Amino acid sequence: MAFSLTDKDKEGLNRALKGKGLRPTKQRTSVYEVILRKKDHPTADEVLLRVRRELPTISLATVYNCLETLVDCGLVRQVNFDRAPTRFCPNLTPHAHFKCTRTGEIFDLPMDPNTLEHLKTILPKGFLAENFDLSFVGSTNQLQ
Amino acid sequence: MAFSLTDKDKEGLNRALKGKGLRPTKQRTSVYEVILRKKDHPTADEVLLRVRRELPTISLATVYNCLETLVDCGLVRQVNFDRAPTRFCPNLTPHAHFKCTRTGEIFDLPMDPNTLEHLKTILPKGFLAENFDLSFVGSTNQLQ
DNA sequence: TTTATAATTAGAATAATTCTATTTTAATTG
DNA sequence: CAATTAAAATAGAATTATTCTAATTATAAA
Repeated sequence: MAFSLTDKDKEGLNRALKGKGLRPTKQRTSVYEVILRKKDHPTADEVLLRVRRELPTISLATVYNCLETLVDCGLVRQVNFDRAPTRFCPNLTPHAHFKCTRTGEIFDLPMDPNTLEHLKTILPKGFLAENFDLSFVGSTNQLQ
Repeated sequence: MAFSLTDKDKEGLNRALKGKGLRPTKQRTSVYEVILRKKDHPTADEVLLRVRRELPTISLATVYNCLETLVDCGLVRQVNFDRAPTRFCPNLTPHAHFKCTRTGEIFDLPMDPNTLEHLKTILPKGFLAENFDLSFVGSTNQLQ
């Protein structure tokens, strides 16, 4: 086997799935593995390629299903940029995204609790946010 | 004619286009009119329907072209929500978006300069943001 | 006016995502 | 530990969103 989830992550996945009455299948586990292993922001297509190294027969539809399930379970986040396919992100800590127009690279930008609180102040009374997606586009002038 | 741009808006459009060496065509003017007139967040399809009341023969490709041009000119912003077609927004003041999961309605949430400054603090040294897209998803419990 | 170039157009092509019908698998129960 | 049942996976078609292409039309400049 190429890689596998830590016991902690595996348990987290199983608990989250059970909490929703869903089954821990090898496809779901493998998609989650792939997402956790390389902390970038793959599209569904890229996830398919990576998962196929473990499960050569998995279909794109299943990848979409699994990703949707993981998002519903709160284990993965979706990231949107203008006119571009959805990307998926395993980082559950509060953060924003920055896409460099030069390189296409996407960076996670951590947000401290203070900033997060500040952000929430723009919500009017009666607006309850379940999640947010904050994306910057611009350029970076130094290597990260 | 059903409606038209104010002189100020028309002048702004023409100036912006000229600044980029682009021509003020009736299609571009009409798409801009439609976007300014109803301050919601239409998809390209919805823009097509509205513009066709003025220009019955305009094509979807042209609508996409015009919208892209307006975005490039900084007169219109794109708004992204998970797995949903791009929406277009005429509000150029700093603001975020909130999509209500109950009604599907999208609200503009103004951001004061202070909040905007605070947001920028999450950008590391060397990251220059050209624009940002902040979207909340959640529910509203009162009529706006 | 003519000319050169840009923009529009229709429709085809592509890309992203979802749906459908069938098969397989996991969990449950006798 | 079989048989059952319901969920999930699968292939591929369908749909939706967006882009591209090649031909036509319109704009601006000379």
